[in-house]
Amino acid sequence: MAGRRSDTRERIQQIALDLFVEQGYEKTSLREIAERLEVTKAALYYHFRTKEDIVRSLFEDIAEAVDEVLDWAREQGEGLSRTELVNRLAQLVRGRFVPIWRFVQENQTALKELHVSNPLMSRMQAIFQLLCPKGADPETQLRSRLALVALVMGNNPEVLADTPEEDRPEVALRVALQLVSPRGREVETAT
Amino acid sequence: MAGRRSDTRERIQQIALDLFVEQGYEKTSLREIAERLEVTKAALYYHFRTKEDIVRSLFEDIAEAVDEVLDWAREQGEGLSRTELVNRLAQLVRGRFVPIWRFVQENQTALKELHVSNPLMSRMQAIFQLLCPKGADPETQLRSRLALVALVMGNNPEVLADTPEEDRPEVALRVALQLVSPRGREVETAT
DNA sequence: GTCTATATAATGATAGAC
DNA sequence: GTCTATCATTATATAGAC
Repeated sequence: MAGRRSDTRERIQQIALDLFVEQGYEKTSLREIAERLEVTKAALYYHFRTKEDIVRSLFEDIAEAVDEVLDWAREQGEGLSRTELVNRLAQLVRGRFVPIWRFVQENQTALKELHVSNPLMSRMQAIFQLLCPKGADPETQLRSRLALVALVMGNNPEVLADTPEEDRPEVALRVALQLVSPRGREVETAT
Repeated sequence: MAGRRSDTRERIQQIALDLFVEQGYEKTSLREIAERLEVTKAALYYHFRTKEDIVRSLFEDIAEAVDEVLDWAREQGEGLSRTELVNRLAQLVRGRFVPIWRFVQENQTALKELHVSNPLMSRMQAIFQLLCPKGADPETQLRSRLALVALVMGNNPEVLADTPEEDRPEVALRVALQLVSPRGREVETAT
């Protein structure tokens, strides 16, 4: 550990998230997390005050990344390109954040009961506001929500089973772009 | 209550489902269900051997309805109209089955851990097979999944907040039909 | 069909030693 | 920063009376 600070905290986050995605938030006990980490429960409590706190820390991490997109989008003002916004969201959904989004999408009821005033969800609300033209018709509203779902679902191996993993993000992106674009108009995928 | 035969079993199903949707499957205890029913836990165990059994019974109920659609679709053979299939699915998603679909969609990880060899999910797999032309490209596959999501999400009051409840199903149906139809072609909504 | 009472196990969380 | 030991609470589930 020369110069290296303890990385236990990050390891807890990572393993907890893995288990949450695998078997759900409620079903995953601190004992399980501790076992897989090969420490005791008490050690967890040194790093996180409660189980909810682990989730909160996970959200803070990603909320920061969402903020960057939000800041960019607000700078654009009225000239905001929704296509470009979706492109940026697609990048947000890829990479190291993949499991968090699956966690959110597949544990909705469990999460809604967390006492946390969820810092991620309020930001996603803001994203939807930007994605939907003001006073958009309900169809457009629904399509915007689905665009986000498409991005996340595209990373789920069970959904695009016979598509090589490296191709999935682009498939998801194309479908998402179709959903936010007026029908009939073609869209371009920027990479 | 006068002259009424015991409908306790159905009341358990209904209340359990309400709670599952409200706060998630794992978080909902038999004690809570019993309390809201104003009976004791032991009474529940007379009707259902385990907590999982309640879920199983919920699924059997709806699986029957899915089977009717599957039977119809298979009768159509190669001439199956995917538009009409979506129309029938839309009706399946409406009415008394609304909460079950929300339950499934918002408790995915919790459900996947149930020891039940889920009779609903295998049927939904079959639906997807019918919805997707054989060997469909991944985009089409994803869009088919999203069509189902659209139907369910349309019933979620939080998604289409400012749309009157009676209009939501039709909005969802239109979006779902767009998703299964080749781009650019207009679709008709049969009611 | 519903009750009281209880068995048994697991959970989130804490105290305090090292 | 991690440990042992323990607490209070809750959970699913059962036995047996009425």
